[in-house]
Amino acid sequence: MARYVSPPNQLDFKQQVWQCVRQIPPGMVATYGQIAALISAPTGVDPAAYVSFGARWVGGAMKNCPEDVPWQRVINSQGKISLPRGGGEEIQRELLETEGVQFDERDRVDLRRYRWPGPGL
DNA sequence: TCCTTGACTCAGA
DNA sequence: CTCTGAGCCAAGG
Repeated sequence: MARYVSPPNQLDFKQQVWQCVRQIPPGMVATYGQIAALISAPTGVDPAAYVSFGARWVGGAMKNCPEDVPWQRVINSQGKISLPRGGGEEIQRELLETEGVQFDERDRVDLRRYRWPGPGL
């Protein structure tokens, strides 16, 4: 816990992330950058800097996300799972497959098709 | 207080 | 399409 260099809005930021993730329908996936782009930047943070690092903030929020948040539907812009070792990458793949998301032979998801909000929206 | 790492992304080869 | 390197802000030791 560092000093309160940042306002408690940061917590609110996380909640926004979770809420956005909750809006993702089953069988679809979203990227960290997408989530970061959909929500606003916390107070005292440069928009440009937020755009550059927002994705990572989303990742940090996911790390502390409640169980009611389908973090499994959140992946990187490459359409792949970037969970840390032993984090549960297998679990995520299983959950996504259960929802109807198909994986490539390289453990990749076809964002062109499962990306949310999809091109059809 | 300084240094390292991180559930990322973009650009170049 | 895949691999490598650099950049960004914040938290922890």
